[in-house]
Amino acid sequence: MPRRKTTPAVPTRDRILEATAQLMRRKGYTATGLKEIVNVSQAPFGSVYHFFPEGKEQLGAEAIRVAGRQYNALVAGFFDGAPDVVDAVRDFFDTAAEVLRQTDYEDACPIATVALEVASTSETMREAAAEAFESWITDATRYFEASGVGSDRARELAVLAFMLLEGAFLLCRTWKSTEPMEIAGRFAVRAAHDLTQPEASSPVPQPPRRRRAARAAQ
Amino acid sequence: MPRRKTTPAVPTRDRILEATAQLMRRKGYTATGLKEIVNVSQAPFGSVYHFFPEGKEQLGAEAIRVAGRQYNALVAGFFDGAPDVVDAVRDFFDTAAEVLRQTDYEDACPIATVALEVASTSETMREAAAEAFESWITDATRYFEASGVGSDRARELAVLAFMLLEGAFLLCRTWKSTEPMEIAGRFAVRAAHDLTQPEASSPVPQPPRRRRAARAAQ
DNA sequence: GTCTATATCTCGATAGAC
DNA sequence: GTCTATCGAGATATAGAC
Repeated sequence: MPRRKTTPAVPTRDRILEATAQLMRRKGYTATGLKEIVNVSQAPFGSVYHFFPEGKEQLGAEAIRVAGRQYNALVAGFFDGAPDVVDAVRDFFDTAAEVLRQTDYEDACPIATVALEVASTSETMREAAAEAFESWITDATRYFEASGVGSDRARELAVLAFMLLEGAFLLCRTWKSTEPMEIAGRFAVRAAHDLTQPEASSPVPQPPRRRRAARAAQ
Repeated sequence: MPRRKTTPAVPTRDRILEATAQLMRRKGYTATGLKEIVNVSQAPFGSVYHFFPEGKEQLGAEAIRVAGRQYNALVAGFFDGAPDVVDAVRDFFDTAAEVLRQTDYEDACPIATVALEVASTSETMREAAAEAFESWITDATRYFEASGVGSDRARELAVLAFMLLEGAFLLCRTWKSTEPMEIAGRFAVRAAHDLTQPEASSPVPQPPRRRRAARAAQ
């Protein structure tokens, strides 16, 4: 029985953005070609310039914003409803390590590679990355504040966790090892612990906790 | 008076490598063209393939090794002869922030951008980056060990400092602000202090120390 | 809005005179 | 070893039928 070509569930524009974000995550901005993007997204070439008339740079900036929002949602998934923020932090780093292993060290930060590439060459894209990072850190700051950490220290802790995560992503991908992520996670957990439970007299090492139910991959 | 064309002080091969390393540091691997490299290095185009017969990938890998060795020397400059390692760590992060400001956030890690770009696309270059990072961390580990920190903890501290530095580089370049580097430096100093002077009863915050004489830019 | 064909440019790489 | 000319492939971008 002949089947009519159906309307795709995901609109063309969204498929293009999704493919762009995925490819930029793995290879960066410059190495990601428009031809490859239309191949992966199963979109007609002309649609790229229909939806993004300013070309590759506009598409790249939009893809950064999309990836940024997705990561906001991911972060929220770890913190919302977690027993406490320290558990959420531990869980987040553990899962990041697991995703690295499962994807052969391809899926790390969706923005970092591009951010470094364009920091000195495209103000448009640099600003998109800057806003995405700011949004992640602002969200994390609120979660720490909600646990009773003062505003200034909460933001410092969020920035610290971000830097540890990104530094670990770089070293894990380069070494093809998750050991750096484990070290980063331990320090992030310790810092979060020290700020959220300053009264604890004896910092007894916590046994590893069982993780919550599976969630969307990072 | 007619002047004879003089032999350049720096050999062609070295000029090519230097230009490649500099351009890759600012824009990454893919965005750095061979034409641009020969322009900057004032070298004939054919010399690139004379000295690097396997082409751009070989040149990129060599440039990573060169940049890696330069950074080894830079690290040594901070630790050798420093009053103690905690001062060296503080000094290093302070100087990194200063270099970022002075170069309008162009000169950060000479390898990180390329490492992320090629982690999933060029095993040759990934390995070069992995060895460079390993060398930096091995050196730092030795400095911490020399201050009495046990081997395992010394290496953990070196990895931690590396990740903080790299995470800060990313955020500083993207935000065009050195605030993240200052936060990273404070945590790195605290971690180094806690491990090298565990007996200190009251961790009184140290006043900022005067920096040692100027040294080569990072 | 969708899609194909193609224009134009720049890339990495090569050949060969000197 | 130096340098120029040029190749073929790939890139981004555009034109225009449907």
